[in-house]
Amino acid sequence: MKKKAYRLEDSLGYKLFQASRLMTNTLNRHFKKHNFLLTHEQWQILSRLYEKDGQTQNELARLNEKDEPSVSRLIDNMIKRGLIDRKAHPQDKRINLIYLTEYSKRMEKDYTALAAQTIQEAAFGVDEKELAICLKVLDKVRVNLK
Amino acid sequence: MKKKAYRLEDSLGYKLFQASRLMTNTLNRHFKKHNFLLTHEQWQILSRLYEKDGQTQNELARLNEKDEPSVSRLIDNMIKRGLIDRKAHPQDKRINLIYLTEYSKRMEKDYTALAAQTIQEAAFGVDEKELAICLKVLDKVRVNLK
DNA sequence: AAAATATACTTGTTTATGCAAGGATTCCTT
DNA sequence: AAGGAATCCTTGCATAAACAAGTATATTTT
Repeated sequence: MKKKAYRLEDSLGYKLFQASRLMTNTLNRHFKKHNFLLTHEQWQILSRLYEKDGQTQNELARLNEKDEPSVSRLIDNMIKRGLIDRKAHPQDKRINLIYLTEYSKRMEKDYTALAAQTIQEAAFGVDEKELAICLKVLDKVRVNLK
Repeated sequence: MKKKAYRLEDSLGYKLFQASRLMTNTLNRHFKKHNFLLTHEQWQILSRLYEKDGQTQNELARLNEKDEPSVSRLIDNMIKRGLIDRKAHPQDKRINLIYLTEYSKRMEKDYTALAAQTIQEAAFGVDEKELAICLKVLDKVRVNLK
């Protein structure tokens, strides 16, 4: 079986990259359009806190598959914007606990609706079964490379 | 039909984002491991030039779906690293033409092999038909959001 | 030919990432 | 209890992205 020549634009890597970027850019623009001062990366963090408030930076990094420096600075930015608070752990001074603010709690529904809507836009007209297969392949890619 | 509650980690957006990032990070590490001074973004540019040398920044931006400032600075970096040259268009002084260097021409096979290998790693064990469906869905997402 | 418009590119600013290296605090070992 | 290791986080440095605004050159309009 002869292998096809490599063509960037037909490759899984390129298609993944472009689709992902379009998706995150679209979400960013949606947030902006609604005057929500929020990036998709910040949304990822908030999302984790909506599931469980008061997590450590470490946990947030692991859950979102980022390194700790990234999370550290992401959190700095989110604090500046009044989205979260950083509180020292009462027993262990190494640890910071990250909490939602009243503001970000209030915004949960709006943020979530916009995220869900963006995904619907992206998947518009895609057959349910094919979408499920695509998600399965993406999971497999993640397992393969992790 | 009741809509499922939004869960970040089950969402198309999250899975796309993580799979894409794992893929590009893996490629970056592969380049680094072989002492190839190259990022995946730079590889995207080179890839276009391997198909057709001497393109304008404009074309490269359009082909890679980036904006012009990004490409402008990406190219600055690639020139520093000796991967490409920027030459003024003989007739139209607004236009820069971007050319491969002897070095990057010589490296084409190595770079390409590594990119292809990374994609094979990522797709290891994925059924051919399912992969094709996934690629089709990714194309649809790109069309939907563009 | 001068003015207005369009095109190609660059610069400025903010946000985010990856990796390496550096604190501080806690835990473990002896 | 002291020394070393582990844990959690931050800082430094380089790369890249998005958007807005600016510059230079070419083209079109009047």
